[in-house]
Amino acid sequence: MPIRTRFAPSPTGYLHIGGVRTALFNWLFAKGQGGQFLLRIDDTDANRNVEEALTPILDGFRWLGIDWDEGPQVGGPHAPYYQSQRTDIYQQAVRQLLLSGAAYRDFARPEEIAAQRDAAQQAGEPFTYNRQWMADTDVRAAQFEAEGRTSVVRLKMPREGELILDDLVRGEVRFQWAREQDHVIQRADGSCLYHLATVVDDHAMEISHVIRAEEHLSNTPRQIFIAQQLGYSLPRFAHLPYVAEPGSKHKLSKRKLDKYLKIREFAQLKEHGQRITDRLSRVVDADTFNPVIIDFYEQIGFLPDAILNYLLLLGWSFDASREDFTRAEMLEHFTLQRVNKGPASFDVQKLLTFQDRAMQGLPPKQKVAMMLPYLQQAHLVSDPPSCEVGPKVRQIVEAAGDRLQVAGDILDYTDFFTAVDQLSYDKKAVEKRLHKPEDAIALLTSFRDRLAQLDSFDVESVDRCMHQFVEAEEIKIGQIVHAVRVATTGKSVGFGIFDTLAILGREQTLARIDRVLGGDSLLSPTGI
RNA sequence: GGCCCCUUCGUCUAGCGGUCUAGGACUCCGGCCUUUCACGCCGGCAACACGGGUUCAAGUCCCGUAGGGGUCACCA
Repeated sequence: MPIRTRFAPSPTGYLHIGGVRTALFNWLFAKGQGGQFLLRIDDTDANRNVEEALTPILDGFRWLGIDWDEGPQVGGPHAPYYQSQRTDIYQQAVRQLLLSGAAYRDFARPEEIAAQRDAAQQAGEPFTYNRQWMADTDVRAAQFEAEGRTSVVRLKMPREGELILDDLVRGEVRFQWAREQDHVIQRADGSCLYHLATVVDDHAMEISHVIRAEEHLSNTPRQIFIAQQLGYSLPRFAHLPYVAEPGSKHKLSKRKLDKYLKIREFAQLKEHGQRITDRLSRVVDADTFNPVIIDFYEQIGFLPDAILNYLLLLGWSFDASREDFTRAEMLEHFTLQRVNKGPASFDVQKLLTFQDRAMQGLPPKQKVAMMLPYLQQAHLVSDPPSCEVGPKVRQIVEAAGDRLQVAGDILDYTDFFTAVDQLSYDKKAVEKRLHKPEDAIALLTSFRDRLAQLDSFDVESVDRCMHQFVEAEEIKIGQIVHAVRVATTGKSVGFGIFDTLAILGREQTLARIDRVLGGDSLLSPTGI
């Protein structure tokens, strides 16, 4: 029997990390064994803008490279993949359940059920509906209707015996049937509820393994009941531990995005992201531009593989020490047996280290390709870029080394593209490196003359030039490096100084030094 | 509260009865490297929730206790 798994998001408008982790495990499990992974949209709760709310979710999966064999946009033999378009199938299932006596029409008013429930709670007893308004005959139904009542369809759950569930992650889990409620599967208006729909669809779509978050564990008995009563063969179940909030054991929740921003690491990452989108003059949704939402990472230029690798390890492990996995290796090694039982909390810091490693391992050519769009969107580079831009960006990327954590970080180095008179200077840096040292200006002046005589202006030449200068003047290299850096970049931190000058090129380098030597008041009005 | 699940360093985890004076990773703290920043390198702090069993031997098996969490909708 082929392995078929699914992820069934409801259209909420965004895709959060926990959902991605669940989808990833489903995807790995199926695709690693030559099976299929499908996407189904659980929109039984009528939603007007399904498409709009779905876009960020599908885009997120596309970006991550989690592809689906069947589902929205790709279709498949079991279409449609929207529950809102499959209502006829559910109606048929409800009829079958009603006919066999596994379900019944119930005319209780919501407040009547609530009253019984409250009474049981007061008495400290488990609530079991007494089926007082159950219509098991048409005569009864007519009576209730005469009273002006409307009906829903409820499951007629067994009231004795137990269910032994063999969960692929948790092992044997036992439930007493009598504890299960007569859940509603169809509303008064005829629409069907999640539990019914999901069981019917999983069967119709030939899902072999239902891999989902632990919150669904307690829903499983009623779903198994429905499947059994409908004569379906059961899928295997695997309940994953949920992804917990950073620094807490609570489940990561869609409704607490604000709260997560109060965590320091989160705030820092968000700030980092904000800095990038600000430079792009890009307007972001303050509510969902959040490190818990996948879209955040896409916007600022994370590597999908890094995110997947981190998420893989959130609740799963390979052995005592191995943490880095390529996509192919994930597919090869993933098993449900090695999924942990306890919840794992989301740690931004560790995610960042996966990102760092992945970024460091990326060939310069690919980095340039990732970063060019950011420069274009910031209008620093034309689209398409002119021929000298590519090599220049590449020089920057190579000189930056590990400093580029995400693609958007290229915008930290846009000073390489700005005109001489547009460059701004950091006040403290100027004072410390140009004003305070008595010989700074004199050294800068004579070093400038040496630079001007250089035949070629590559890294090696500049390096050699400065070392010769240091030797000739009998100074320490630190006495000239800092002054040159501040004079040419306006800042006290940056790349290696030889890289910096080589990237700027002779013309820019000399022009920038000349501006400083020319007595231009650096600190006003354009200076900072 | 009922039902269900979970419990190894602050965090993610290795450990499937002896090789555990408990290993790795992130964080943190020292140090090295160094023209700044970052990276890198070396070193350090830090955990088997508790109590009973079973066994020659328990982090590893069993039972309790405690703690944490999930779920109890005409949401998904």
